[in-house]
Amino acid sequence: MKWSDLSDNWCPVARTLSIVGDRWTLLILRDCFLGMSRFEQFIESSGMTRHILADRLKRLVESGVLERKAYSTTPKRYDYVLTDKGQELAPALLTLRDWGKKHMPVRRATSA
Amino acid sequence: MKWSDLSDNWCPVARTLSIVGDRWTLLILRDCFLGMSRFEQFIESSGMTRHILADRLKRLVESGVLERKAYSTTPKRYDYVLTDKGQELAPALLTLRDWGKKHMPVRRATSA
DNA sequence: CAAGGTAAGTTTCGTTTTGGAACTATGGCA
DNA sequence: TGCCATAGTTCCAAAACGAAACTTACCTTG
Repeated sequence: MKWSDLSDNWCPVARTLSIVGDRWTLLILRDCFLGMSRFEQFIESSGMTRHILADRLKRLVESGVLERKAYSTTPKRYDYVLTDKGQELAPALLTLRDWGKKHMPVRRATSA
Repeated sequence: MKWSDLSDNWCPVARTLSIVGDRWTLLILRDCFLGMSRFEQFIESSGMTRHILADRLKRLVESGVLERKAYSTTPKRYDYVLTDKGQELAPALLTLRDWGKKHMPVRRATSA
């Protein structure tokens, strides 16, 4: 089965995961909730590679979770900001955070 | 950056995602919450391939989210059941479900 | 007892996706 | 003119994945 088929699955969890269920995407959204909006910020914060980030941002814009807004015309530069639809993922991030705090104690510090 | 490094990340969301942040894992857990516990059930329900399921189940057991319990000794057969730690992922699944219900309407039915 | 069925994986192989790093484009600034 | 910043894109090798066949171990049915 192809992962992309999940967007029409009968199960609403599966449909949600067709958008945020891959590696990195929820981490980008976490950064958005922390106030970040730019390509280089996401790169620095998450540690993901540049072309994966470019791909994920494109998908998130296509699915209406993020909006790509120009903040400079010359040169062309864009902010990626949460739409209302994206904002409503906050409860999901919060439950994942709470679970991590409770069940995933840190064993050693990391710089990232 | 390696994805596995996230288990020691400063951010609790990232640490949670180091376990459930890949494709398929949350879908397996959804099935667990629906009462499923066996290999063939997960295969039939999710549509994922057998060796990917085997890999995900092993990881989930290693991380203490599922427990592998023998339900037959001859031949050896196992149930995969949620631990307390796994049970506590319910709120996360519910928020993802709610978001899907609200923001991911079904366009056409699928058999899966 | 041989044939077929069930459950739970494992192996193989060809295709995709990913990580890492370098490269490109556009303009600002010294 | 040369260097810096932002936001990507391209290239290649490595890892992950999908599909399907194969394996192991037992059970049932003829």
